Amino acid sequence: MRLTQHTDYGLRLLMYVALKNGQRCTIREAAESFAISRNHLMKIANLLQHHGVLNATRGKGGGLQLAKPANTLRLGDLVQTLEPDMALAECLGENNQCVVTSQCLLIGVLSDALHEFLRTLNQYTLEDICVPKQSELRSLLQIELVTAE
Amino acid sequence: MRLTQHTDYGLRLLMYVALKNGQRCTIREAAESFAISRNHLMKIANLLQHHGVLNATRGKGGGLQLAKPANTLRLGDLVQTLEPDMALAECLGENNQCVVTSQCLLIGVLSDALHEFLRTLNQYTLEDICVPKQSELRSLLQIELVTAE
DNA sequence: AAATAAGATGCATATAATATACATCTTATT
DNA sequence: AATAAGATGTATATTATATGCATCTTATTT
Repeated sequence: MRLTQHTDYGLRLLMYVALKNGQRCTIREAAESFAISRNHLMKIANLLQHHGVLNATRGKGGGLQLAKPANTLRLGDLVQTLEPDMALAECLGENNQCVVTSQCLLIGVLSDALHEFLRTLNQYTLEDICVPKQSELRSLLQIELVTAE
Repeated sequence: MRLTQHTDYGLRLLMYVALKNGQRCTIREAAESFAISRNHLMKIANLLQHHGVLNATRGKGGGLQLAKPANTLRLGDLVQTLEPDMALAECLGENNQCVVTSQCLLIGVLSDALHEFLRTLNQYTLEDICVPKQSELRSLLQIELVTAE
């Protein structure tokens, strides 16, 4: 049972953007900081854009920003947005062929567990996983905030 | 986020064996009832054998039985036994390369959610998902118990 | 002993999901 | 016009998973 790297990278990107404290950041710079594929991050950024989590602006001086305050972005919701398929087993997805489906009690149990998983994640926001360690994280990611003059 | 079919099939096999009420069953018959790959089920049965969940006996008249009472087999434990990899993300597995690991607060959050997932599953046993609907399930699986004379 | 019926095991292959790369396009700024 | 950013579609690579095949071992029955 794994989340896709897609989801993992998506969360990292959001942490990166959040740590920029409202200053725009480019996908390239985030990809380089995490040493991960820029092309891959591009599609993730795009998906998050379409889901209203990120604002992306093209062109020179463009880049990414959070579309909402970090303390309103709940991790369970973000995982659901990023993850392409949350059907834990055949019986919870499409094209279910299992012969016992109509009477199966496992289905409810799995739904229940998945629900608890997401509920637990939703107890945390993007802010919760960034702010308490923001200076340490910025240092690891080599993020330097431009101070206003 | 999906469990492997391996895990799914493993749980189905255990339900099948449990519904046989202590009577031996062959892997072939379970595979045919669920219309799934016999070879695949073979390996799953073998794994469950090695983990002390199933008893398997070879030779004519052989087959599978539960190694423990169904009400002692908790679903969370079974999923952990069957699933090859429970590392939700790179940071929770081996070969983690993520640069923020040392300070990352997401790791704890993910562990927490995984823990709640398994805790929820462990509130149910194999008995819980078989007994309440046993006659309906036997009928769907074409299991006919041999009555003692 | 031979035949048969079961599981055990190792290897090979197929499939599908995921990740990555590449090329080109669009948008915005300078 | 040049440049710097994201957007998008297609192709390819990689990996995990599932499946199939062949052979071996064990146990029972005849």
